[in-house]
Amino acid sequence: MGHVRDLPQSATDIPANVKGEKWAQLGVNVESDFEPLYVIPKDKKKIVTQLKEALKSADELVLATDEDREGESISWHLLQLLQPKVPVKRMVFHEITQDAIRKALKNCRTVDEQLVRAQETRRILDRLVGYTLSPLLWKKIAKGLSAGRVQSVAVRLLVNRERQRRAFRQGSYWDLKATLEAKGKEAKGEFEAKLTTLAGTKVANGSDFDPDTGQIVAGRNVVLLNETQARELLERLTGKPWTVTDLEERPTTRKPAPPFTTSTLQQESNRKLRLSARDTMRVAQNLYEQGYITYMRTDSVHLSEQAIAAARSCVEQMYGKNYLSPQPRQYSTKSKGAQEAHEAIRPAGSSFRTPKETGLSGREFDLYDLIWKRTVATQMADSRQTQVIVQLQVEDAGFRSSGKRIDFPGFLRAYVEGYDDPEAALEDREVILPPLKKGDRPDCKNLEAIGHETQPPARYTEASLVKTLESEGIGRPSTYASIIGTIVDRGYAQIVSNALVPTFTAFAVTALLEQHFPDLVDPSFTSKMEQTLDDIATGEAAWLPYLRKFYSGDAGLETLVKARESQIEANVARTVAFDDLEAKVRIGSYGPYIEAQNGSDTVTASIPKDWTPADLDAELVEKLLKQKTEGPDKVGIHPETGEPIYVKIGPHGPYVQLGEKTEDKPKPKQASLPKGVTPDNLTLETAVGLLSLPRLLGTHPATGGKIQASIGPYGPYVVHDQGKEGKDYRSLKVSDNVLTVTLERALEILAEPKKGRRTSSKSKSALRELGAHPGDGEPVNIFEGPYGLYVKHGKTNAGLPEGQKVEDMTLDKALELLASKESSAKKSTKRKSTKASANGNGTATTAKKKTASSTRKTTTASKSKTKTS
DNA sequence: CAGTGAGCGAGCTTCCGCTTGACTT
Repeated sequence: MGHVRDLPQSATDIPANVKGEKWAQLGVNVESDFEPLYVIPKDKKKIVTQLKEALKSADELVLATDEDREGESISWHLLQLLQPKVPVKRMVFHEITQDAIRKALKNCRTVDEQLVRAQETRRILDRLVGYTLSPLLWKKIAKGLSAGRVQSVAVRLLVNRERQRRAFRQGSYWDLKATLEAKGKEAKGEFEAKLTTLAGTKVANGSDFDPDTGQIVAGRNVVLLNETQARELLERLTGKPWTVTDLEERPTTRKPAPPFTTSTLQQESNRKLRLSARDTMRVAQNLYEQGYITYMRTDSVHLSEQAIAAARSCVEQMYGKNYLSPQPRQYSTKSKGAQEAHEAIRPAGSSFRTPKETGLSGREFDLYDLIWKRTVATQMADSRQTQVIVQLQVEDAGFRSSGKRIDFPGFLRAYVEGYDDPEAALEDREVILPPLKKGDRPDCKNLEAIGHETQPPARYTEASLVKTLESEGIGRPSTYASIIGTIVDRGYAQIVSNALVPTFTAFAVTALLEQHFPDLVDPSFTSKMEQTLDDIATGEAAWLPYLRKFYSGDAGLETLVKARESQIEANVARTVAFDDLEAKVRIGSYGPYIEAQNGSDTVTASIPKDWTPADLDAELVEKLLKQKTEGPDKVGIHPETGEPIYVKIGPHGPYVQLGEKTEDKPKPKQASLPKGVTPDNLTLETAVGLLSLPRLLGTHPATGGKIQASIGPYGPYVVHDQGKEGKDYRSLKVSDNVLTVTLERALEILAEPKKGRRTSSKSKSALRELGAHPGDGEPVNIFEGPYGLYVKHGKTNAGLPEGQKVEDMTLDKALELLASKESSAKKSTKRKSTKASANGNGTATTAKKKTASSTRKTTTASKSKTKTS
């Protein structure tokens, strides 16, 4: 059940008797030795009552929470709440096996008060940081924003990377690629080689460029080839003899990666299964609850003896003795601040079920498969490979060819770790070179000049952010997924095709924090704090002086925030300047907007809702401002109505408008530009076409219903009007053009099954078909959804009761479930509609239920949803 | 959907880290 007491989360949790106090909002009495105000959160009241009740008939209390700082604290809070009159023991165990628990019961101790103080200090410090900085942001930048020890560093990482990308200047270079053929008796076969040196000097490649200038790093002795030079060289080398000048074989071994922790599981799952950190945890939780895997929130790579034995037996059975590592492999945890309350994440039990044996499907199968493979691989032999490097010479040009031979795959048979960089994945591929030797004269079959451009540093993905945070010791296994949720929720980042893109707000907030609270947003802040907490836990440091110095001292946070509050000008804090833009971006109450001087006038223009700094360049700024000062661009005159057509950029991106807005015509016809059409490449024909949407394509041959094509909030679509049955919508594919799509093609698209928004492609088909519903003959099927198994009939879904197996379901049972659901359908529809209107736009992934239902609309929070869906 | 960027004021927002269950699809 986790923590059963905590500082009050919001104003409603603050007890009446302290509500008037200055420190009430903090929940920490900073005037009286930082005494924390603890309350039992609403959702924990029940468990506390139950525990109190249970204690009445008990003759002993055994506290068996996790053996880490937070776990120790939970035990202490329980003692405070329960006030037991019976003997109390504190027991700890890391494995749920009979042996381990027996042993733990025999070796109980008392609650470690110092460790508890360390946790309390951590808790109070986080509160002080978050609840003093956030209000400053509300006053200076925008309401509803937040800052914290963890999230602000995460946001700053994203912002810094985006700054690097903006500062990045592309460089280009050329080199040559040769396809050679060995012609020796034994050494037959083709291979490739790349130009590396010219007259003994290294030929420049990407790593020789300075990302900030796009030029070769000063002082580097390299030859930079442009296209002409590369082609000239190619001409000169063509037909000349090639010689192998050197050959090197380097044997290497690789060890399997350690078993999964929460962080590495999230990384791999994001890279290989494209699951978000949150989805990964949701699926892992399901696997854990069904007994397939061990606990999924852990920072330890430790495997129990039971696990090692099980993995080794798997290896032996499936791959044979050869593939077993000579000694059992035990990994030691190296990550900063690890507390190792649990084992690594692995298949549960003393013998591992193979993925196939589990009968799992969909994401659950995929994730279990990943965990199973990674665990089994840890007990497999090293992989042995030979790196082959061949140097070749033709005239004054040096070429290199590198190959790789896998002599023994070892653990690679079971598991290859994923990469953030897709090019790096190629490193694991075997590249076989013919058995060349020094002095060989291979034939050149083909010589090619190839142009390259340097790439800006990649944006963070969920995976790489979690990796960085973990390596800095920032955040805990239970929080990695929600950190991402928080920064997306607060409008600090958007997820665009797996990348985390910081928003204008993120830039403004980061700039403020960097300028005025540099220590707090430094990644090392957490590791320094952890050091002190460790000292508090061992008794080498005292908690009160630490908090006093941090908060109340001359250079303390309280003083600092107060001073800054009068110094910081909101207007400045709300402004984001970019080196390459003359105009400034300001964070307004309705979202970011551009502000520029036009003579003595100030011009402002909204930035479309889902745009980030990444989308904004000087040209676009110009366009947005011009629209304001000179009115929108005219595309042309509508051939039928004779009205002008304008192209404008509004809060939802570029669109066309027929005629002007006048008193008589307050709502002129408007239409969004679809993807791929920009104000620049827009033709009058396209504009007229867009304004004529929806377009009637014809009637459905089977039903006679109208079929239309148009563009909606989710892009271009076709719709089949089935009369009473409602309307059947399908999105058009990227290759389809909404203006030219034919009836025939529309019918084709409509014939495809509807893509479930939430179901993955693997689980969209029914797990089992139960037969036709006696009422209307429509099928009743079992599906697997994000909340478990359910039966579906038409639009009605009913969850299967817990423990109900798919194979034991009957049509009758399903009808019963559906009937009870249908009878309550009215009520739930009503509830749904009120909820939808309260929530406005159905905000994206939420970190907390509280924020999910709030009416706050951050300016940019809804984009990720739109883009990903 | 295709705007806005002023000002007032009551009441509120906000942190990190531990966790399951109530809800719906």
